[in-house]
This record gives sequence, structure tokens and C-alpha cells, in this order.
Amino acid sequence: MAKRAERNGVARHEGDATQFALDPVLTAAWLYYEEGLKQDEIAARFGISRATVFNLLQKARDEGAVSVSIDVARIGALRLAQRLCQATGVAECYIVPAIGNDRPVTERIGALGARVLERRITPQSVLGVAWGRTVMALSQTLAALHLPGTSIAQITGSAIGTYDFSPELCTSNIAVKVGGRCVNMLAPGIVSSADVKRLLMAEPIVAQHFALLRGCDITLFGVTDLGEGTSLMHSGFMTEPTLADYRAHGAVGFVSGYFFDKEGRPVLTDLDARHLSMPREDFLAVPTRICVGGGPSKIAAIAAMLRGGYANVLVTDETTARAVLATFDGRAGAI
Amino acid sequence: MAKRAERNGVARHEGDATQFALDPVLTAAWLYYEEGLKQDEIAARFGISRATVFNLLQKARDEGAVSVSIDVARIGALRLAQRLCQATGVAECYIVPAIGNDRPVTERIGALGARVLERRITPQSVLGVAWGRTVMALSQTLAALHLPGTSIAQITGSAIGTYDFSPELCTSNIAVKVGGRCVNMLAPGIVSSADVKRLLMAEPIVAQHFALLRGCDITLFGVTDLGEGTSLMHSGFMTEPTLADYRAHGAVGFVSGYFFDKEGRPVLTDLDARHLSMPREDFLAVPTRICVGGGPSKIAAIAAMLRGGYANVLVTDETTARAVLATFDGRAGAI
DNA sequence: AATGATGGGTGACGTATGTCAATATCATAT
DNA sequence: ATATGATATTGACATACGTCACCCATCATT
Repeated sequence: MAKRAERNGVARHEGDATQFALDPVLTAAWLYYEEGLKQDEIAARFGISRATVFNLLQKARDEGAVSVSIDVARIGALRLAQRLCQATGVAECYIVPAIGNDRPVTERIGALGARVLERRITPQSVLGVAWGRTVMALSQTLAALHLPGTSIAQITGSAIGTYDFSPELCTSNIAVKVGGRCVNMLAPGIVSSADVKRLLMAEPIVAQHFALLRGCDITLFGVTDLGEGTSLMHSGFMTEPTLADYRAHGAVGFVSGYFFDKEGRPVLTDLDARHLSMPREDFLAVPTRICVGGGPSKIAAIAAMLRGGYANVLVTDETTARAVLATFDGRAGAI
Repeated sequence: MAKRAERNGVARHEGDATQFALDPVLTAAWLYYEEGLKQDEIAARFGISRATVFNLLQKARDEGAVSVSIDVARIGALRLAQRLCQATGVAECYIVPAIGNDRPVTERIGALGARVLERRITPQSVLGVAWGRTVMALSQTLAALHLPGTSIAQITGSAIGTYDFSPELCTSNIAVKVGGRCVNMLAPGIVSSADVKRLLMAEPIVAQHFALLRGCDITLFGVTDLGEGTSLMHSGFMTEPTLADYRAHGAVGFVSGYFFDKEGRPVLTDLDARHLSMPREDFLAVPTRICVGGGPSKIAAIAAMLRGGYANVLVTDETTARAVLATFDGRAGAI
């Protein structure tokens, strides 16, 4: 159902000097949420039906004229989150409860990630965005901000073919919500040889892109394991032989272009020389690096990712958080 | 019964509640407001009564863990507000609907003023605060912010005797809500002679205070007319002869220490030489000057205040807004 | 051990809110 | 003008919410 923000019928009667001289949606929202009038009362005073008042309020919520927000700082202050911070050295950690609605856990984590991002992003932010199901979910639940001074830049190149959480989609989705400039990477994610990579990296347009990425103050990325269901394959971004090669070298996870082993150490194969992405040292120099992800299959990958210091802000779910904590501290399961 | 015993038994290990391994208040709030579970569902999943869930949610709201906020920018974008901006030259204008709950209009305006202030104040703000019923109302509805870097400074000195909206009360109330430093003026508002004023102004402590005020980025003040009911008298801040003197010189209103005539021009009497307040030119140099006030008796005072350029942000009510607009533009009443 | 005060938890009830299909109104094309 | 599709409004119904008096553990006092 499409919601359109428009002054409705009443504005047309302005000559009548009816009660709705001010915007009906906002007026209803103000009276209801700020002054505590009942829908009945509002309806009575304006001479309209209560159902209409309800509709006005609905519209106000849809348009974002009123919003309920939960204090994200308190979620970061939860015991489990604090424990995880201490054990892993990550700066901040946000956790969705194990019990919740029946949506996939990635969507639930995405929603919390969106709240975290809304808090962190500034009017001048350069936000580097990777891709993944969770990042995509985040982009969809992000509130409409109005930050025209921001740049939302794609961190990693794309593979051929579209899938429902491609780098371009994630980036542009977020840019739309944030109201910022969308900067896509104008190059393939993986090329045929190291020479081509060098050539491309030297192209002004591409070099400029990586220069922009160096100026990121925030990055946002998912994390994936290298098991059967990994979206690296599902998305067509990589093939089984390539993954097998990384696995053979000890890799257990992947974030934003980098493979790492269970201690978080870089794992490189010849692919890395053909893979266009933000240099690892640039990535690690970004002050706020938000990783969103969770689920049973990702536990080892997340633990390793944290050891590698890729993220300093983690958004995950309770079950995963406990499991990750357990790999750092045997007694942690009891908490 | 057996069920409860078991629950309590389990709960005792870890703080308070195991089903709520995370904080119950926050968890309930998250599930309800963010994930859209019904109170019933939350109750069922945690094995508690729905009434308890309701209580948890209530607590979350009381604690400010969740908050509903209405987009103040849109209130400023209302037609009437825009018209008023254009007609009067004020930069921003916010208007509460004529129809509302049965609280006094000052309280309703105060609530909107609070929302405006919450949006404008920054972590490093120096906020100059005058006094009045509306400013007091504003302070009471202000949300708890956590801005320890702010200073909330009293703009005008105080008279003897306490009343329920004294400068000290307004200032300290706001400082508590904002979480900032409260800086009261350590001098009487009105002294016996110009010499005493000069002497005091030269006192390091007092001079320091006025220096701080020069650094204000925001001021917040009410406006009063000089009629019978004016709080200048009611508060004991001034006496009828003093007011009569100002009236005789053409004064129609007062803000934050300054009298002005109906064109907004300064009106001075010998009192001004004995009145400790922020120098007018310093006041007018503050980038954001928020005036809160409304009601039938204040129409002329507000119009004059705007002509004098004292405020560049006005928060008032619809009825007053229309009346003020009419004094600037005859046709305005029709809008 | 008995007593009283405290406070969170609860069931049951009345009310406010949310839903939906039917109806009225408007904007545009014919 | 009139038809037509789109949108706004409504009454009636179903449900979720908020309130309140009561209950039962807990803890301090006698």
C-alpha cells in the first residue's frame, strides 16, 4: 500500500476557515501523542469520525512525522553485551533478544543495526557499505533521515548478475533512506588477472573511489561463514573451487572482501590479487566499523572476525552472542 | 502454582529472571515497539501475565527507554508558520493547534518549545535562560538529555522572594533535564543605583557570568505584556509605579530584561541603569533566540517583540499566531 | 514465631484502538 | 455534463490495551 504525503481535502477548504487550518495529520499527531487526547476527543472536536482520526495517525506514523524510538544505548549496556565487549575487546555490542517475532534472525538483527547506525551517522559522514542479507535487511528498516551531506559508498565490487542483496542494492537503498549521495563502484569486483586489477586500480575513476573510501568514518558490513549455505556462493559472487581453496588455506569467514582464519589472521589466495576491494589496512583504519550478523552457522566466523579486529561495533542476536562468548571464555555460557 | 515455583527457582541463580536473561524492561520494549509483538505474545513467551508486560512497558516509557517523538521540523513547515515567518522576518516559527487538551495554553506552548529546544541544543551549547511561566512549563516537559558539556546560564537577575517560575528555578530545572552545568547569576536583578550596578558588573564573578552569556549559542525566553495580569508584577519583580513609568514611555512588552514599544524600539527608564541583565547588543548577537509565549493578552507584545528582532525562533499557539499575523498583514486572518 | 508493611504480579473488566467492507467524494478523461 | 477510477471517510465489529483491587511472597519489627 503506497502512502502518499499530501495535504488532504481539508486544505482545499481553506476559505471555509474550518478547524483544519493546520495540517490534519500533524495536528492529530500532536494532539494524540503530545497532548494525550483520545482519538474520540480529537474526532469530536474536529467533527470527523474516529476512524478517520486513526487513519490520520497511521499516516503520521507512516510518514515518519511521529516515531517511537528505543534508547539504543541501553541495549548496548545490557550485561551480556558488556560481557561480550570485555571478552572480545570490541568497543560496543548490541544484541536482539533470542525470543522475538517470527521473522528471520537476519531481519531482526538488521532492525537493531539500523537503530545503531541512525545514532552513529553524522550529517557529514562517509559511510562505506558492503553487502549481505543482513545489511540489506538493515537498509529496509532504516528510518528516513535527511542528511544530504553524507556519502554512501560501496566498499566491495560486484559480481555479475543481480541477487536480492547485491552491493549496489544495499548501497543505494541506504543512500535513499539516509538522503545522502550514493557512490557505487564503477568496476567489477573480481577480474581475470592481477594485471587487470592493477590497471583498473590506476584508473582515475576507480582510484578516486578508493580515495573516498579511505575517508570513511563508518563502515557497515555483514559476515559470512564458508559453509554450504554461504551467500558467497548463493549470490554467485564466488564458486565452490575458489571457496575450497580458501578453506584449504584455513579460512573460516569473510567480511567485506577479506578472508580470515579462526584466529582472525588474513588468508590470501591468488584471488586476492584479482579482487577489487578497499585495502585491508585502510579498512581497519576506519574509526567505526559496524558488523551486523548472527545465526548458528556464523558463530565461528564471528568469533574469528572479532579476533581479527575487523569490527569494533557488533550487532547480533542473543543466541549467537552467547555462543561467541563461550568461544572466548568457557564459563560464559552460564551468563 | 508449580509452574511459578519452578520459575522462581530458576530465576534465582542469575540476578532476577532467566527467561529475561537480558533486561526485562528493555526486552519487552524491544519486542513490543520494534518487533511488533502483542503484549499477549510477549506474556505467553515469557510465561508472565499480560498485565506484567504492560507494567514493564510502562516502566520503559517512564524511564525514557522508549520515547515517541514528533517531527518538529514539520510543525515549522505548516502553512501558518511559514506565513508568519515571511510576514515577520522571524527565521522559524512553531505553532500548537488552537484545539487541544484543557491545560493552560502556556503549558501547551511549553511542550512544543521543549521539542524545539531538544532539537536545537548541541552537546557543547551554552544556553541562556530567562524566566516566565511558559519557560517553566517548557522545563517541566523537557526530555532527559545527556549533555554534560552544556552550560545553562541565567540571563537575568532575580528579585527577592520565590515564586513558582523564578529565574533560578527555570534555569536549574532545565539544567537537570539537559544534564548540563547550571550557572546562576550571583547578583540581584535590580539594585538601588546605577553606581551599584556598575560596581557589581565589575565584580569578577559577575563579569565572568556576563562573559559566559556572551558565548551563548541559544537563548530561551518568554514574553510579557504590561497589562494588569503581567507576571512582572505578579512575581514581585517590579512594582506598579515602575511599570506605569515604562508604559508612559510607550512600552508595550518585555523580554528577558528589555522593554520595547509597539515598533519594537527600546524603551528605557532610569530602572535600566539599575537592572542587571545581558547587554541588549550581546543578546541580539546570539545566533538562536527562542521565544516561547502566547495567549490573547500577549498579542501586541509579541508583534512588537518580533519587530524589535528579539527572537528569531518563535513558539506560540495558533490563535495568537493568527492575531499576530493580522497585525502585520490585514488579509492574513483568512489563512 | 507472629505481625505488619512493602511491592511486584495477577485476573477480570471496561474502554480505546485497529480493521474492514461499504459509501461518499474528488480529478480526470471522454 | 457524465462516466470512471482513485482516494478519503465512515459505521460496526473484533481485539488489544489500560486499570484496579487483590494476592502472595519478602523482609523488618515486635
